[in-house]
Amino acid sequence: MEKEIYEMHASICQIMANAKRLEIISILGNRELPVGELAEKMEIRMANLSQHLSIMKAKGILKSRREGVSIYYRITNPKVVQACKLMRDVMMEQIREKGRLSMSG
Amino acid sequence: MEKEIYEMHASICQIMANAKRLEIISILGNRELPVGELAEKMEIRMANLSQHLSIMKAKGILKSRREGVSIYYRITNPKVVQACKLMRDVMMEQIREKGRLSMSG
DNA sequence: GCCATACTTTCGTTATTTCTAATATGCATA
DNA sequence: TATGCATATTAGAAATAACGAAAGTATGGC
Repeated sequence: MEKEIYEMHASICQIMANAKRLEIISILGNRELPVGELAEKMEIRMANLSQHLSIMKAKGILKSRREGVSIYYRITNPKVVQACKLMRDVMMEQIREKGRLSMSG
Repeated sequence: MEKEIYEMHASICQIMANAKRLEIISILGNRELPVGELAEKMEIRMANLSQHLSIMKAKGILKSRREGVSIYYRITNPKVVQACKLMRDVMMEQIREKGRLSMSG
């Protein structure tokens, strides 16, 4: 029971464990974009992008909407963006801390 | 450059992509515990726990302190705990949403 | 120095993830 | 219904992660 929760939790967090998916989250922010535009901004193969989008959609992180021939994606829950930002803060603080240490050492 | 940042970001977030590591973060919270106590609470083999702790320490998520024969671990930056909580919220909201949908359908 | 305790490291195996290339689908228009 | 564009899916190869078992290291007490 307890363990299952952690498994589900990890399964969602896995979204954040890939650079391209973080880039998708960062680019989307609170707007929606069609796949082609995302692919262009990211300089990534469409098939690969499509795979990531499908994973993220399957986990409920993204939602999509068709408009004619193109499909628009957006982030379902803004808390995901917040979580990513927090982790980026952690990373940035680490970088700063390392810089400070190498200055003094 | 841009891409490298995303890679580093992903590398840190990877910590959250595993159930046992989330459990470690959740159990530690803002206190420190020796490895043995963690292993006991988690019902996990010590070697395996040690492997996870070492990964987390290498990424700067945990710090350790030796006191005699035992080694105490603690979370370096409370923002990591916050990020995990946010993602758990996301998960919980999904569960609630799914329940609501299956009620009405 | 020797032993027990607490923890870590290494190694080999298995499982998972990520990517590319190729093929398939869905919609719009002629 | 044939064609073209936007996107999705599948298959298979390569890279990475997770685990258990066994051996290794550090500390404290005798």
